[in-house]
Amino acid sequence: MPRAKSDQSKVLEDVAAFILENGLSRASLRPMAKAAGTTDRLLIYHFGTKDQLMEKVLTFLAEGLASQLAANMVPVLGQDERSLVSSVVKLMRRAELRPYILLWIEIAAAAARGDQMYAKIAAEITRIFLDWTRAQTAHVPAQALRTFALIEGFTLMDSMGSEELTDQALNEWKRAP
Amino acid sequence: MPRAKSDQSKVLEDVAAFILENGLSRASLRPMAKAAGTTDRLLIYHFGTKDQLMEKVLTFLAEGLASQLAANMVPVLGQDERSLVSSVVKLMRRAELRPYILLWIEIAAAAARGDQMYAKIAAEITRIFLDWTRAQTAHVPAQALRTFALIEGFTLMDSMGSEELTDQALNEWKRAP
DNA sequence: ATCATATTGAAGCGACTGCTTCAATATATA
DNA sequence: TATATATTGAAGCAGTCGCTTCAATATGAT
Repeated sequence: MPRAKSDQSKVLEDVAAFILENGLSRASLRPMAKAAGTTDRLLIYHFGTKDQLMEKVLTFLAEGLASQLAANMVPVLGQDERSLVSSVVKLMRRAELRPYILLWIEIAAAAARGDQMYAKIAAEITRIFLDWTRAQTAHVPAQALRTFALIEGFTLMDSMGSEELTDQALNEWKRAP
Repeated sequence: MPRAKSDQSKVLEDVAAFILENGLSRASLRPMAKAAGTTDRLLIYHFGTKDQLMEKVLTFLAEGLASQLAANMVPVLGQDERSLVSSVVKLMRRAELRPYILLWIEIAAAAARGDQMYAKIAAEITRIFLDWTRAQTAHVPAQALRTFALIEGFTLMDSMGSEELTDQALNEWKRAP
């Protein structure tokens, strides 16, 4: 019977935290609602449909990623591509960013399958990552896209448990540039 | 009442084709069974559990990918890294390979989340892709891993509907090596 | 105080999930 | 021909999915 004022943004934060921790495959209404201290009935009432909720949550998470990245400019400005890539890959291994990376891969998979909503979010996240990469490669802007692809490839490789492959690649690159 | 001899490998082929076309998220027993002209009951009877079926099917598909790649050595042996990457990215856009790429991203997402079975399959597919890349970069083996990461990054970018970004990256690279 | 509106709980809808039970067939061997 | 075994269909299990229905409560404006 308590009538707590519906703090929509608090609910959004809680749901976002839940998704960040559990991934898209576990993001069904009842578990998400439970994590936010409410019910599926309420989520639908407030957000309309699950898809609309997901769009809001994922947009919110994209902003979270953007600020995480902004707070983590890699201190190698002006150095060569290899140093930058190496630093970024190691940055992506950090606990604050790893959940975003895992979620990012799931979103990419859905987007690649043609899901419109995820494609939209994926485009936004791509832009965020790319802008950040461009800011870090301002001295050679023409190569930002290639550097971005390198980072994506290494990060994907790294996230699948092939960390030693990643390290080996970076070492080989150092020896034979 | 007809008693067709249970052609297990035919069932496996049909299920594999279904997964290749529809992705992991639609890979539930009843639709897979229907695609193979049988029933969920039969799949469980023959393969034990869904997970065991998936492991067999995905292993089968990994072999399919390997032969697709073997049949598609890019004709740029001996050229520079950029030409190779460009050719491979365009190769991955072809209708025979695209379904494998989409599936590959889904498997990578599951593996990155820590799912053991998918991690195992992902490691195998990584090896297949990497061996193929090494075969194509035999003249500079020390850079195969970086080239592999580049291909993965570009392919991921490309699969999400950012084809023009991919092309732009390759053009920039051509102008400013 | 009255009343329209906003919010909520409880229960349930039909569809789907992986998987099981039971009974009936068909086949291979004796 | 008899019998053990392999294979199959039909139905159903408990659980989850997104979402709805209905009734009750609480709030704000008048």
